[in-house]
Amino acid sequence: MAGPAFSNPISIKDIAKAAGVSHSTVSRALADSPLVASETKQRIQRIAREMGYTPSAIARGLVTKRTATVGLVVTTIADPFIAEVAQGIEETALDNGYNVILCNCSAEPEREVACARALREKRVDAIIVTSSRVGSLYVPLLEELGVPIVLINNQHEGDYVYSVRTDNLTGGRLAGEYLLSLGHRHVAYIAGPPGAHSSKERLEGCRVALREHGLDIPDDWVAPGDGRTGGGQAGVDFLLRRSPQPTAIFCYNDMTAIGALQAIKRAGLRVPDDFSLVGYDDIAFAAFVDPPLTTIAQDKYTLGQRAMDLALELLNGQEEAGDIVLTPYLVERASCAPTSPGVSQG
Amino acid sequence: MAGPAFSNPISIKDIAKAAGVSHSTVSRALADSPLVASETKQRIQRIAREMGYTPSAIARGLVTKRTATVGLVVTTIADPFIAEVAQGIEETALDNGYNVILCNCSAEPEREVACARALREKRVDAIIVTSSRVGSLYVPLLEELGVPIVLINNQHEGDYVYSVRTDNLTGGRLAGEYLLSLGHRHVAYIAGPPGAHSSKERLEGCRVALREHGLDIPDDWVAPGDGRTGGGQAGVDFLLRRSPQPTAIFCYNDMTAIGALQAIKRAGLRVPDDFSLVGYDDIAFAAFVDPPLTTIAQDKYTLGQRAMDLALELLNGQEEAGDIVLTPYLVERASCAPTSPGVSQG
DNA sequence: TAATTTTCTACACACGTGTGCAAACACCAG
DNA sequence: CTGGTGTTTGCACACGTGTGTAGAAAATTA
Repeated sequence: MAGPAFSNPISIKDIAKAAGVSHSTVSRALADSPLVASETKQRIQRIAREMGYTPSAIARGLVTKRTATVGLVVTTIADPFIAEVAQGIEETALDNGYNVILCNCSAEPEREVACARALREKRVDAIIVTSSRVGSLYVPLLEELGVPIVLINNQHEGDYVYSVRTDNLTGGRLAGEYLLSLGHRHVAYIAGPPGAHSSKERLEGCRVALREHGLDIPDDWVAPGDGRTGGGQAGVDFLLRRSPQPTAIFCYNDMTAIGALQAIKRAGLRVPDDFSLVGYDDIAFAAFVDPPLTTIAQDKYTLGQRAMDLALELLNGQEEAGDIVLTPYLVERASCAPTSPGVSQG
Repeated sequence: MAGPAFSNPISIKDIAKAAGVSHSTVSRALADSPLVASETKQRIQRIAREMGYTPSAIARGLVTKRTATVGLVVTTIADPFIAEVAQGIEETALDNGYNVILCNCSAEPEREVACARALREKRVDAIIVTSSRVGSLYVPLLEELGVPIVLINNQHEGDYVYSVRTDNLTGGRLAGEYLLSLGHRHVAYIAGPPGAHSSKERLEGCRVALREHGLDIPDDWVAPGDGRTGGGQAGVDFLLRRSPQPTAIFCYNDMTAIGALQAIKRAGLRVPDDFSLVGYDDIAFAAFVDPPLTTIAQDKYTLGQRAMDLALELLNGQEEAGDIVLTPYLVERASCAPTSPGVSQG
């Protein structure tokens, strides 16, 4: 019937009345100010505890102009890569007394605008954007807010914009060198979402490694993709229609590789016997597909952690490091095999 | 060097000065109040737009006592099940002008307390808790806040507590009936985290189905687990030491099933030839393991959506539905097979 | 004891927004 | 021209917290 009686939370005025002092004395006592006699301080703190006082962050934020809140903009939290990054951000934030407002922008323009406006209204202290999409329109929108923005795995020129990323060129190179070491000379690539800079960089890194051995990835072995399993499946279909066919496929990310893996099996072929497969990201599930996926790992938790650290530094006025670059590394599992015994690499 | 000059956002007072009216008129004009002449209203709205005005949600929250923010408490956002639920919550929240503060409690008591305090201080309008753990201490803590609490997949008696869940008994029953229909008479169970009510219910549902056919799951075929892949692996090791051995294994969730699948393969056995495997949840990756996992699906996005809807209803004073129950359903893939041709089910 | 310093507390205002109430204004009928 | 009605606007206060400053009380010194 009638809802529960939601009583108003008690304020410092209530405490002041109970203690027989003014609210400003209570405010100072709770902030442990030296301007309050220590016995008065202790008495007030005791009363506050007894009354179950919880300070109002919104009232405090109104005067301090700090909300101890950061906004996290993602395309979707259901992406396991992003989720791990988000965890790094959230835990680091909490350790430093900050909270995270999650904004799922779904890469839809209207929703991006709604997110941007919400974060502006909430007066977040900083914004962290994790997005596979590039050129989204919310970055300029958010820059108007005049608040530091940290981008993860994305490069964008702008005044308030800082970034944390892993070196895609090195990542692609690692994949290429590994496949070369197994004797592969025919390497294909399944790309990420169209326009994604990271996808181009990973491809380029791989090509650099191949070129050092006089090889390359021809353009018709670069399959379009979308960074998801569907893209991997379509990518394999694309590559199976090519002739000659590659012996190894480097995928934009693990989701793509998992889709590719499935498509290869459906075609009656096997990994790593018919195709060697290299993923990217090292999401948790990469170890649980069959065969377990060899992949270029990004330190996802650290990515989030460093982004939050950078945001905190910016908030404290220190702005030494503007562009943090982490190094990816190879995680060898079972989705790659040597081409055939005795093949030279030279 | 010197950081960018972060200018203060403009307020209605600034607009008032520019328009030559009082700030209260501006406030009313922007709220489209009938108390303001329409031409004045339009002029003020135009000036506000030109000056790039963004209202301060914290100042508004101070007076309205509404923050348009809900707290989401999870054990970890890196769990794909929880991530999908979170997406349902977040998108529904945004559609209704609400934002979500994410709290990763990691099931650690200190962090739970930190989360609870942060949400209280931030004066969230409601709290949604998604937690596989039961009996966590933050629920009573948060109830002190005097704010509606919605629990997902968890039952808890309390004044302000409402819940949205899927019917675990039916889910377990579906798994049992399906395995029976394939001729299985020897069914084992790998449990979730110790103490998880949902795990007991799923087991009980399965047992109910079996008992209708004069069968049961003996206690020594109930392997302890943890709701993660490690638990599934340990569960299989546990079951392989039993004699006689089951022909089918029902798992607390998909993560457990995926771990179980891996352990079965490592033992040189095959799914579904040697063991039929049924998971629970239908996370996205269930379709991508080999063989694709037959599982009892929960509508994760809907779970989050309904939880947010319920929270909104409670905030609007309507509190009709207190306990929303969704019905799970079977998703048949390839991890189950008939025991042997001609085996009767009776 | 009086003057001076030190210690402590209360008053007042600020932050940005919302709102009850009164005042000012315009309009119309008597 | 006056009184009444309706429309529009401004004043003042509120929300909960933080802080500069003045002033009272206590402690110290002359």
